[in-house]
Amino acid sequence: MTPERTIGRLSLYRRLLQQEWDRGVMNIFSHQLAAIAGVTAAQIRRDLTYIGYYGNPRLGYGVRELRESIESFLNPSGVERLALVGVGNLGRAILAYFSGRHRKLSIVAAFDNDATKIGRVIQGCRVYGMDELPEVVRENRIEAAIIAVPAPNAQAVADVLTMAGVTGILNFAPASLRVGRNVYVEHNDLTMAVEKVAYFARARGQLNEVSP
Amino acid sequence: MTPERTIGRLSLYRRLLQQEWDRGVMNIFSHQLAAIAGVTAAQIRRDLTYIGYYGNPRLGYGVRELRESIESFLNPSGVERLALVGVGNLGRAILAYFSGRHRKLSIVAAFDNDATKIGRVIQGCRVYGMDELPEVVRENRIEAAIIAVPAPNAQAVADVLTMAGVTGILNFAPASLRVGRNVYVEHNDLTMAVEKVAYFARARGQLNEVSP
DNA sequence: TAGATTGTTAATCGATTAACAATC
DNA sequence: TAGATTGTTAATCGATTAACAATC
Repeated sequence: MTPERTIGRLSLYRRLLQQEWDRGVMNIFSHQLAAIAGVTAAQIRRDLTYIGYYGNPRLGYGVRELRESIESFLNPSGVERLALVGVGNLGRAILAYFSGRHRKLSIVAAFDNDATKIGRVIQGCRVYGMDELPEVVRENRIEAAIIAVPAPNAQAVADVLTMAGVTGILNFAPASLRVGRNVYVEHNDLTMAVEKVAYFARARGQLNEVSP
Repeated sequence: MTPERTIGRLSLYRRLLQQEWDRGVMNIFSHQLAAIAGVTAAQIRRDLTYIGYYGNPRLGYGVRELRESIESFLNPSGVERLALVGVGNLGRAILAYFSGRHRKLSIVAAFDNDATKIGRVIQGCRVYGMDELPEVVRENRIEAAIIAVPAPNAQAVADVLTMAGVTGILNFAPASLRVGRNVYVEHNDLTMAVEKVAYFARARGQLNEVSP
């Protein structure tokens, strides 16, 4: 029912509303939020009606209440327990990023097949061997996982995760994953993103040359 | 003319075609490529007609020629020279990722405002001070940049980059950027991606409970 | 009330999918 | 030729935008 892109934007709104709240803003109009979010005001209003939140024509939206509504819509259970597979450069950067910063998003277990990493605690997160994955995932009721392993290993990791009951995967490996329909996969391919930016950067650059 | 999503998929096709070529595959049908790319065969054919590449009903597509066509479409000049701003955990992971691996995508300069990092060479890439950015960008004819700085600094960095002539930005900071229309911005927001995956993971999980 | 903002409905836009004729 | 694959055209789908009536 709720469009996929709306979910992503809600996450953005939530963070911006937190910022505004910290600045002492108690009410906000859609066009004000639109200005800092970089989307249209109409789109924000539509996104909010999707999740059943309604504003007031005179006051706009209550910042605190709206933020909480979005939060409970995105994450009703309060805390999301995540797994990370692959503790290389990228994996460690991801661990560092989520360490402490996000109370509601927590990487509770990391996995690697490098014996020198297993058993270590990095950024407050314990590193387990891949053979321990099914047990740890089930014990911690982990629903979603982040894959940050080399491309050739990504599919095997996805298979293990799926077998262990994970229903959501954020894939950083430059590889397409085949999973069942009951598993949601989001690809975050660095090379693809860079090539896209490079392509459009060149296009814009040429545009500027022609019509300066 | 070419849809934005097509550009991203072309990048994927190029990589998969390289893999197939390395395996000795010389010709490939759209449905074969579709199977490993995770998209429909019809979509691949449409994407390829967009860039003016045509296959043969009996032979399919020549793997090598198709890969080269995509490559020259995405990157006619051969090498894309990129800048990286922010040499923290994520920045270093990005440097490590592109170091050596991608001949056609090269981070030729990194920037940071931490005096202890300036002047160092990380993963073969020199770290410059932010004040040197305009000069280095112009000298190296850098068109696109990657922002990996804390959110509060992202807008200022984007402004400096834009002033220096950069027309494409890949933004990893959890912040919306305001730039002119002549600059293309791609957001890669880790928190947003994780929340999205968490949301759909939960939705799929519940779906499975209802109809197992 | 007057007026800016709200939610809703209709129109538009873009991309994908389906159906089909063309090709080697 | 026969047949699978191709490129193209028409229909569908989803999301966004524009227009409008409702609200405080």
